[in-house]
Amino acid sequence: MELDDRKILILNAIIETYFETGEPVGSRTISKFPGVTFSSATIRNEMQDLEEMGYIIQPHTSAGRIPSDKGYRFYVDNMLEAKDSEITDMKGLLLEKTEKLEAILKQVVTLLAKTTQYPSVVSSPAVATNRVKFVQLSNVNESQILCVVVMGGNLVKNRIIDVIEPLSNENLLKMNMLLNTNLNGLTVSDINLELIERMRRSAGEHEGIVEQVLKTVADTITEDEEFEVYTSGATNIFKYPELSDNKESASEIIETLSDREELREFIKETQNDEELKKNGIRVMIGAETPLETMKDCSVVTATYELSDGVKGSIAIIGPKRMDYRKVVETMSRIKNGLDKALKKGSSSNEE
Amino acid sequence: MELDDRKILILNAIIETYFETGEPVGSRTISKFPGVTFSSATIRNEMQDLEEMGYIIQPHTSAGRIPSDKGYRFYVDNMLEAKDSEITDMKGLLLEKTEKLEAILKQVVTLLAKTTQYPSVVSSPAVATNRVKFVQLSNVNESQILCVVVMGGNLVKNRIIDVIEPLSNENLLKMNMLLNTNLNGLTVSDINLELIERMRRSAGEHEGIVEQVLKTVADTITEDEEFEVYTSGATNIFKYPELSDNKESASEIIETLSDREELREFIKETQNDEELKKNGIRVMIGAETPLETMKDCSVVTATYELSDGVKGSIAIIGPKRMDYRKVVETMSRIKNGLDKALKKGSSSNEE
DNA sequence: TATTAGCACTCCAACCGATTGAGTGCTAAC
DNA sequence: GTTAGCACTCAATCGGTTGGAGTGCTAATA
Repeated sequence: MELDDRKILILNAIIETYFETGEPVGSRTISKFPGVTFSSATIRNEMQDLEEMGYIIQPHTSAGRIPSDKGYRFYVDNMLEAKDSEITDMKGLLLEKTEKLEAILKQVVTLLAKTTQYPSVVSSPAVATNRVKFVQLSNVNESQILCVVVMGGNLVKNRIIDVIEPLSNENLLKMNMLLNTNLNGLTVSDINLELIERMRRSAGEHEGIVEQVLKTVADTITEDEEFEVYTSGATNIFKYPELSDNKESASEIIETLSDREELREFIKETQNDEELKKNGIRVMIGAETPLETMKDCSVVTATYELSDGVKGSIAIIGPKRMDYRKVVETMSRIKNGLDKALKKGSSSNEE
Repeated sequence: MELDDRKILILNAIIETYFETGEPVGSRTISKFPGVTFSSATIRNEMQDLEEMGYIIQPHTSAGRIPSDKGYRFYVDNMLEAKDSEITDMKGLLLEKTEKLEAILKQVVTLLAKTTQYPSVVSSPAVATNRVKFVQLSNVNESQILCVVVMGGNLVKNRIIDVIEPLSNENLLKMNMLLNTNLNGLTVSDINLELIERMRRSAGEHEGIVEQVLKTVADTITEDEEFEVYTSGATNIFKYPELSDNKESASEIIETLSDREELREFIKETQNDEELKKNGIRVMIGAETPLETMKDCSVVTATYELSDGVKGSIAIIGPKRMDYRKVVETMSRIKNGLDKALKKGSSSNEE
């Protein structure tokens, strides 16, 4: 059987009504829809077909119908096609370029949650492919050396090294030369034990302390290559009874939303999606979601780009009857806004 | 009327039973308590007295009794007196001294939430009174200068300054001298416009760029003097029906627990408490709590100390029928553990 | 005088059955 | 092919009933 125009009309009517009410939709309700000229009986027949085809579900014998995952998928795909071009610029978001990336992202995630009324997640860009730009050691006092590393995108990392014997200023200068010559332009993944051993050998003298410092520098650079995750509006799920009536699942969702580790996993997983790469935006419905916790939710993700192709993510979690149109629109705006803001004014200090 | 021994026994029995069940407690239940030799009728009479005195409440005519805020207060005060001395050391918490303060605190807050099964909050120490230890500017490239500031407690702040004209190495050296001579040992609140103006004048030449750099340095030091707040286990409130049955209030509590700004306010407010200063631990019940959201909760707070008297907070939020004994014990342990860990090994890098 | 047993009373919570109403599927007529 | 009409289903709701937990009071007891 094929989806003719009438079936599509009815399916859309069911889905949209269900978005508003969250209740199963009956044939009589549909028959009152603008554009519907045929009777409820006809609709009932069509509904039987639609159910057989898997687009809608009847929760129990004498109830109305609700959309199945397949139904949502159909709706979203159609919508994406229609809307794709209309994506406009994010006007409302005031990005002061001098601000830290962290502050911007916090602002963005709050804005997103407020606008859409769904829980929102934003990640800072992953920096595994980031390159070392500048390294510097300085003596803070006799027993402490400060190590600062500037990475691409002006990400600054630092650490204080406690040393037993002080390092003379000449030796400090030498070390700085050595470090910058050897490490400049390398990525996090380029830095390994062999390289450190080589540097240690070429430093020659004052063995013990050099080794300690070198190790710490390497450690500083490689540490924390994980991106940060920001969330906002987790409690918005209480607005949707189908997600929050059951305490168990409500608590699980909120738990997931406040578990940074889990969210990081989640973002990593979604970032490698081929559809996401194509469109820049991806909608996942129910079981398509990578997390078990979210099997009753839909997730919309997008990526934004930092200057050097390093990507960060934006995501929204909501009920399956999410206002996909609005969400996709809002996300597109924010994505574009972020793309622009970050590609231009990259003079900001991250972390 | 006075609280004689028997009344105290009954009151404690009611409170402890209510802790377990969360249901109003009747006279018959109490009569089966170990140590209770008198009948339920006698207990009923005593309960009438206790109610008159304001220690317990009857939710409706034919129900058992639940403790009032005054009842909890009595219980907690008695308990604190008895327990105060037994405070032991935190053994379970493995603090590797080299770890960052941030990591430690995250570990602590998780541990606290897991052990107590209540939502937990931990704040990093406030640094408003912190002193500048070391300042350094370095040329990253022609258009960027890196500014790093080390504060007391080895807190490192940094920023990248975009400049139009490059700063020569000699001038950079001069600036570094100037900065360290003038700023060393000052607190965040000591740094004001007048001081900057003075420094600018004593720098003399290359006006424009000096002013920009000086301002940014001052900005870097004074920024972000706010402490950070970590939370864990917010969803534990779902374990206590009296807090989570009402969606409205459940959502409000979780909202509060994920609103950093609000938590900061909350911590600031509680840190100045005179009882807290005396005992190092404070229990707030119901209306005693500073936040409206938590009027149905109890809050236990403690402070831990960094080397220089700078204080951070630990807090637990739970139902009024909280296991105060266990919570106070756990908090004491963790407080002590933190005090020790941070006073000794302050070689860690914060932020 | 303090304690206790006993009893009448209250009130909530749970249960039950009847009712309602939304919605269906089917059939026969258009 | 469409529709009107009807019998049927089922969840939700409502009011009445019941049971039990718990009280307060009183009268008897130590």
